[in-house]
Amino acid sequence: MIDIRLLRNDLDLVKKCISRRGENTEVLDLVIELDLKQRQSAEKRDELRNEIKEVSRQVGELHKSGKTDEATPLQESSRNMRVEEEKLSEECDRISDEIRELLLRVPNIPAEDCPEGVGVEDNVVLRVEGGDTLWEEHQRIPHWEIGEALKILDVERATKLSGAMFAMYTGLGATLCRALIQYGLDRNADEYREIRPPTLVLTETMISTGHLPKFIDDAYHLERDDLWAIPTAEVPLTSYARDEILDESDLPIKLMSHTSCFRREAGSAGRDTRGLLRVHEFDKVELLAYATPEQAQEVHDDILSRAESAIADLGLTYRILDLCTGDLGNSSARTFDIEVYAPGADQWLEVSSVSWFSDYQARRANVRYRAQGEKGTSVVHTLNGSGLAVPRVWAALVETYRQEDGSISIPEPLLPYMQGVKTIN
RNA sequence: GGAGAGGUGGCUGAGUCAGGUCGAAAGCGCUCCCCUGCUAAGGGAGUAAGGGCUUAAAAGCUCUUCGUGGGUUCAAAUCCCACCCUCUCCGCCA
Repeated sequence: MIDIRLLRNDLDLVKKCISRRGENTEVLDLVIELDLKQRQSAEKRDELRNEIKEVSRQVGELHKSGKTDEATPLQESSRNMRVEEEKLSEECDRISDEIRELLLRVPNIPAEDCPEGVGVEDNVVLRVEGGDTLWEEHQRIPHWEIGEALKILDVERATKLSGAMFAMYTGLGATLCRALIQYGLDRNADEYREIRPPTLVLTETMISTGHLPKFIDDAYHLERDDLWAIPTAEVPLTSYARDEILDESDLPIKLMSHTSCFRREAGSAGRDTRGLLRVHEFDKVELLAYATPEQAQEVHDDILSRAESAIADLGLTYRILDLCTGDLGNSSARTFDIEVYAPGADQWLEVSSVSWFSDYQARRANVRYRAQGEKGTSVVHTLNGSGLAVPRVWAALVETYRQEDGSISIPEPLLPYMQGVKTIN
């Protein structure tokens, strides 16, 4: 959520920032209008409350000194004031709710240095790294074919169990999946504390990251218990410190989680449906940090370099994109995407979005910090990115490491996790 | 799922079953000052968050918050109702 005081102080500036995303800014005018109304009636309401309190005090004293008859008219007038107070109070609450509803749907302000653009085509490719572009014929087999041939991926049975766009890893395919997770966690354990959070969360938890209310169609909801299946560990980790006041000396706080992630993919029906390109449920290692505004840049770099090296060390080809204002996620101020190249599917696959959310999520989640020796609190910044997203890395890896004889050789960093298996055949 | 106990500030914990300067005793912690060769001990002062108004600022005024939401009342941490959560016991269970 953006700071409403920023809106009051400089509406035009906020409008200019939001419209860089190509978003309509009319709501902001409405918010300002409602905000003014709300403050006016709140002021009247508070005055009335003050009077009621004062009268009550007098009534109390009169009763104590036995002058009950003198108290009666005061009680009468207080009753009348209460009727008026309730009216104002109701109006205030109604307007406040309305403002909140609107504000929850306003996206974050992009970082100043975020590249300008209207859509994916305007994202800036910062660099392309890794393997050569001369791919051998035996690497040009898509992973769904490899998976079937080696019996390490069973999409057909997964569909039987759960419907379209679910996957099932089998045998060494499942082992490889587990190896990637462990690899993703272990290499970041030096600084990031491992958390295994719940994967079903309350509505409030989904609101904090920005996944609700705007993107309700993308989330799985368990109606009976009013719980949501998390689309990423970003969701529970962002609420880890919800409503807490952190010590500045404890920041940055770095956390990581391996969880299942659930996505309805409502807007992408029929797109990327083959194999592991886009699935409703997948495993992912997520890195997340709470930081001061001053620390944010450094932490952003840290998460990006960790996400990048995880892919680089596996010997995969990848590129890094600086997302433009038009493609930036709703809650993000700046995002770098890492895309891995899958030679068999012949596609760049997004495997990590490393984002700086400024105070947008933290304001929703009410995560603050107290600076040493200063009074008052400030809103923290949140940052996160995938340390390792299993299906797409699995796919690119299987395709990249397919040998002429159809087997898959396991890259060296994963060997410690493969129980002695060096080749899948 | 059943029975009982309980949810108060950064923490511990009074206040609730006589409703009225109680946003809240006391202790711990923390900050500053004094004392001290250093440390410890000791003495003193301060110390919740959030909103609004006023102000150049310092500061001041005011409202909200004692698990959440309703109700009673001139007045609610305190009385009533519902719900949530925690703990103990029983049941069930990976």
